[in-house]
Amino acid sequence: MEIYEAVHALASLAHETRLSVFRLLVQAGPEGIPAGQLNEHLQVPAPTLSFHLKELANAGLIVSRQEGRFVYYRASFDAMNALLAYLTENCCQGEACTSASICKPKGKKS
Amino acid sequence: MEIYEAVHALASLAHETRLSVFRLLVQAGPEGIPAGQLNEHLQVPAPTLSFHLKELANAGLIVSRQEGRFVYYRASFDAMNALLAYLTENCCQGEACTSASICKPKGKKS
DNA sequence: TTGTTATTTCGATAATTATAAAAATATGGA
DNA sequence: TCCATATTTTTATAATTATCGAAATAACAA
Repeated sequence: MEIYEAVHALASLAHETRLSVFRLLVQAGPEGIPAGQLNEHLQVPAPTLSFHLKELANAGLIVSRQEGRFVYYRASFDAMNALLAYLTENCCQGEACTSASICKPKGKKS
Repeated sequence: MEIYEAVHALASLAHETRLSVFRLLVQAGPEGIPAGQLNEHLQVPAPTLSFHLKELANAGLIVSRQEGRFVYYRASFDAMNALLAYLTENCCQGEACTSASICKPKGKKS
């Protein structure tokens, strides 16, 4: 992973609304959640949420798919794991450190 | 962990210079590195680096200690692990997910 | 079609964050 | 004490990012 990607990913998470979205999606699993349903959880106007979803998607942390009139968003577990691994890379020169977490959802591909 | 702390921590990492500093410190282990030595690794003026170190320290991700004329900085592994855990909390409703990484340096307390 | 719902884009403004020169502080050595 | 080194604070400016109303697009249903 390049540092630019990591900075991009971190910046996309460094906002209360976006972090909330991401955590909701992490907890929702591979099915994802439609934008409108995310909107119900979060007290922001639709255009603001849309802006933030775009930020997360640009950073690669979430992925969207259209389904009829709904746009489903899901977390990219691959991107998340890559980021966590990058942060802990060569921790303490490898001494006495367990490796980075790996979240492997059972269902569809992450 | 509160969302405000997490956002603060993520924001402090979401910058090329700061992320580089953090990774250097993660790899350096519990001893830490003096500010001047960090400065040699990174192409930024001292005041700029100082500004960024303060940001990381404010967010709790790094800790400083004075030693003579030098100020040593080290990564807070506790803070890092708390952040990683927060990001992966209840991943996929707990199904088929391994837990968050834990970096436990052998030496001094993290 | 026409209407309704879901979501995004545009655009103007507000708020936040970064940069680095200059000055200040702090430590230890001569 | 005086000086050199290490680091931080101050300050002004520049750059980036966030907000949300209004308008636009897209999908489906009647």
